[in-house]
Amino acid sequence: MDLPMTSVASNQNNATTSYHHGNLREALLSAAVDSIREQGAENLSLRALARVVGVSQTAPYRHFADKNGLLVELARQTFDELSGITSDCIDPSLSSAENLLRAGEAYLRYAIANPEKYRLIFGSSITNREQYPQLRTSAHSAFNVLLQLMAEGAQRGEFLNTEPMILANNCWSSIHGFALLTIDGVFARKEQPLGFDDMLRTHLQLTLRAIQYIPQNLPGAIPFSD
Amino acid sequence: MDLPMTSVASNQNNATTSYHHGNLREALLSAAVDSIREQGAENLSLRALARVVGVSQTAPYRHFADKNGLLVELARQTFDELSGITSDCIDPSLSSAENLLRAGEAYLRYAIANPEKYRLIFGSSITNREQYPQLRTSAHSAFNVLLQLMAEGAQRGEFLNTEPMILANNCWSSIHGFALLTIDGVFARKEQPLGFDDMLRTHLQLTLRAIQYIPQNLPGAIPFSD
DNA sequence: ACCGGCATGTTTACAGTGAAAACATACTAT
DNA sequence: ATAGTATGTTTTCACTGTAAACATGCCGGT
Repeated sequence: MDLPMTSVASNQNNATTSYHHGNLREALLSAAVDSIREQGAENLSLRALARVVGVSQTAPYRHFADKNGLLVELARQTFDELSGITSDCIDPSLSSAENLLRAGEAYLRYAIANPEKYRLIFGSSITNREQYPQLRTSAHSAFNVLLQLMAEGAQRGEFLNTEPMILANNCWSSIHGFALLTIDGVFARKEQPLGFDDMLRTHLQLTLRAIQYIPQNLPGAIPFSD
Repeated sequence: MDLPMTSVASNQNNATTSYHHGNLREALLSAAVDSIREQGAENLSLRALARVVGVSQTAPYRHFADKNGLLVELARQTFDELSGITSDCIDPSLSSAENLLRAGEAYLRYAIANPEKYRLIFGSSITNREQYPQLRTSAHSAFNVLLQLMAEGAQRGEFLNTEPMILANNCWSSIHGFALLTIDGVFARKEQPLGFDDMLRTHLQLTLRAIQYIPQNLPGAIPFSD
């Protein structure tokens, strides 16, 4: 689980130490994931990666234009993982509100379990994002899961009857902010009245509440109304 | 505006180039603000700062234990600026809801006008935060502005009758997330139905809506109800 | 079966960085 | 006046990203 064996044969399969690694690109990416998990993307060193993988210090440049290129590839993978995790939560037979809570929780748990990967996909460790259309595509399809959910909820009358983009921006801000404040340990530095799981679910409830359509004279639909 | 003259005499006052700079600490901080504004905190170089200020490359170490120490000082200043800006918005004669919208807008506008400073105070450019109690104090008092507002609003019956900390966590997440997504250019990369100012205010309205107590049978209190 | 080209690795080199250590200077308090 | 200390400088080390030139060996066409 911690050390995913690369599928293709590595250089240790044959007795003769082969000049060619055979799987360097994947090995570097895997080592990079470990490295940023432990020290963050800011401290990633291509030379250190090369050392770990057992290759000369400039070998990585045969597979990535530069350090930024490697980070972009990691970010792309991370966006795709987020897309998968959240869209797996969505069940059309459930209410949109329920789907939002489920997907939101999955998103937050992923972010918190992979703080450095989450930080990587936003923020400024990666530069010149506009030069990597694949990255934009992956990011876009992750956001689309949310956008679609908003459109559906608005159409069903569960959410406010507004542009789905507006609802999505709001939800995403709220969840993203919560993820980062958690990751950055800001909440942990204050005395919290709730345990973390309750805090997380309460936050999602409030996030939902911001965009939920409230039928008049139906107080039961309002959480926390007293 | 861009080049704040340091108040104490600089070395160019006397004809003789003085060995001692006289105001190096402040000059370094000022140069550092310019530097991170242009290139971000990740690319800050103490040596480059020293060059700009006209001093040897290790002179900064007489005033800051290391690069992290300088960043901590910048972060502390930034937290204090945020405290000032937001608490200036709060007028006890207004409703808590109104105060939240005002302070929230000021907070967001500051963050967006000073993206690199805002990024600095969160995130991982600064390491070993726990070793700097002053930083924690400044961060704490910035958060307290919000916390107090929540307590007041809850007491007045404007906000949900819950722990102020829970309300504050939610509001802060929402506003923080919006600030970062804006700064990181994520919103800008999508087609937005609203101009930025409207988008900002709409987001704050929804953020308020998440925690606002809604008196039953009073539909006018619900924004966006259709 | 050869062999030439190309993908993949290596060696070497350069310029930049944070930071420690030893040294120089000049302000300030006695 | 002078000693002590705060402030600056020089030198040095280990590290980084990455460019350039070179080596190796796999793979496909003859």
